[in-house]
Amino acid sequence: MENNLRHKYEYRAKVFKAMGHPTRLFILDELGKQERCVYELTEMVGADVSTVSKHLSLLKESGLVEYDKRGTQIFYSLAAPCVLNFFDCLEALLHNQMHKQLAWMNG
Amino acid sequence: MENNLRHKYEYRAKVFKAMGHPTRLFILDELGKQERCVYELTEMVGADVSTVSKHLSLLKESGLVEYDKRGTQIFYSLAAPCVLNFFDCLEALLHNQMHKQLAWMNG
DNA sequence: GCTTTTGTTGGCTATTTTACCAAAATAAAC
DNA sequence: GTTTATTTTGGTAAAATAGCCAACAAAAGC
Repeated sequence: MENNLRHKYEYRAKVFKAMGHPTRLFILDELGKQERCVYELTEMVGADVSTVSKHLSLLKESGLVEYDKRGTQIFYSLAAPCVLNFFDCLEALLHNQMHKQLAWMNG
Repeated sequence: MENNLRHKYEYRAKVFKAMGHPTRLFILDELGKQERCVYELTEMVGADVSTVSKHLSLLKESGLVEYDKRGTQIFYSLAAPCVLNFFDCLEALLHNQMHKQLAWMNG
């Protein structure tokens, strides 16, 4: 693979890697509904604040979320709402997999 | 996060994690054009066969690709062509980011 | 049967990721 | 100015990931 192409895919992979964690997917899903501050997300996730903060930092770096500082709180929101379409496609994929598995189980 | 929800997101995350690597993204892109055997992909990627094989194994486990054994060769193909839409969406996202960065640089 | 081609698996090391705690930063409230 | 609430950063240990080599497996050809 040539160098130029490699860079292209590294850049893309960064975004997918950011989505490759249950907690971060949950956060993206929630931010798809409405913006949320770190504290709220922390309560929903049920992990340490520092952990959630780092997850958000990663999402921010990948360009998937944006933030808005208001007072002591920082509100995060979805920068690319199209990621929600990803989820729909994924749902179909998983459904398809399950279907195949059932077919296999039933001979 | 309740247990049921956690499982849902772990399952999803597995797929995104599978896409979170430059080599695997490249492979998915190529399989989007046509099916390929491991040997071909290995040449294109330029890594050890065992490495490519493991990447393919991961993609297979996530449900993104399927395979068909013919003779000594194993041909892999894209199981969920909708992932190609992901790439388009991503392209838009990255473009948007670049735009913002330029705007920032130019004041 | 033996060799060749094509893929997978196991072993190993280096790197990355994750999650928690503690400590520091920042803005508001008193 | 000192506390309070919110968030980020640094440190650290455990777990996961990635890549190569060597060894093994399976099908095809001689």
